[in-house]
Amino acid sequence: MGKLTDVEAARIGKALGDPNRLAIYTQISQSDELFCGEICAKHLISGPTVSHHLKVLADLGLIAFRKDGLNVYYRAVPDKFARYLAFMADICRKPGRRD
Amino acid sequence: MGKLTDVEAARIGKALGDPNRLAIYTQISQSDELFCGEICAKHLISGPTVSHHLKVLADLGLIAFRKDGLNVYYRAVPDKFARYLAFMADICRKPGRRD
DNA sequence: CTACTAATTCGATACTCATCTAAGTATACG
DNA sequence: CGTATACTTAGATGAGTATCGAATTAGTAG
Repeated sequence: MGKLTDVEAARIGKALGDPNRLAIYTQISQSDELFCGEICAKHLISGPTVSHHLKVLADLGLIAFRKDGLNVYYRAVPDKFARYLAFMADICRKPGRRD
Repeated sequence: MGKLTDVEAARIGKALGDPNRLAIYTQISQSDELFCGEICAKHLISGPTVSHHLKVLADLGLIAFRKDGLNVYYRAVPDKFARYLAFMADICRKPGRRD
């Protein structure tokens, strides 16, 4: 569970840099588990577009999912997000520091 | 100096979601002041492209600049970045909390 | 004034990507 | 079986943007 690479941090930044995707991630993150329909209901974009955003977030490891019957339940993976925050908090430190 | 809006946070995320722009911001952030030539020298992209990225960062308020003779000196605006971090750190909290 | 240097702006290009509708897949149910 | 529901995938499109070389602006110095 080391530090993120620059490239991975940039990818996460870009993923959360889309307003709809940020809103979706926020919604998932603030709830234990949500199925796709609940997510779609909260946003103005179409179902397929929500699905696309969910795939982007899942591919980056920011969220995970589990299928149950017809529904697909999504939940946040807080560790991945925490590592993004840690990476970002670190970039303003002068190099060579060892704290 | 309130909290960032969702839209502004997304814009910052997107800006720092480009690998070159993230590298440029990191470089500036880890130094007191840098002029354009010093920034260009550290990256593989062309001068105009660096200039473009600097403009994006400056328009968002993530960096500021001062002109002196032929050179333009850039520096980070840590507060803006800190507010981005604070916003992001907050999105995983359940709503309604007042801590 | 002329020549030089630093940086930005302009114009073009190629590529990424958010979005949609339509079609496909999979599970449940009668 | 057939049909309905939940979600994903496919394909198309339009908007945005990272990139470059060329032209431009602005400051310096001979």
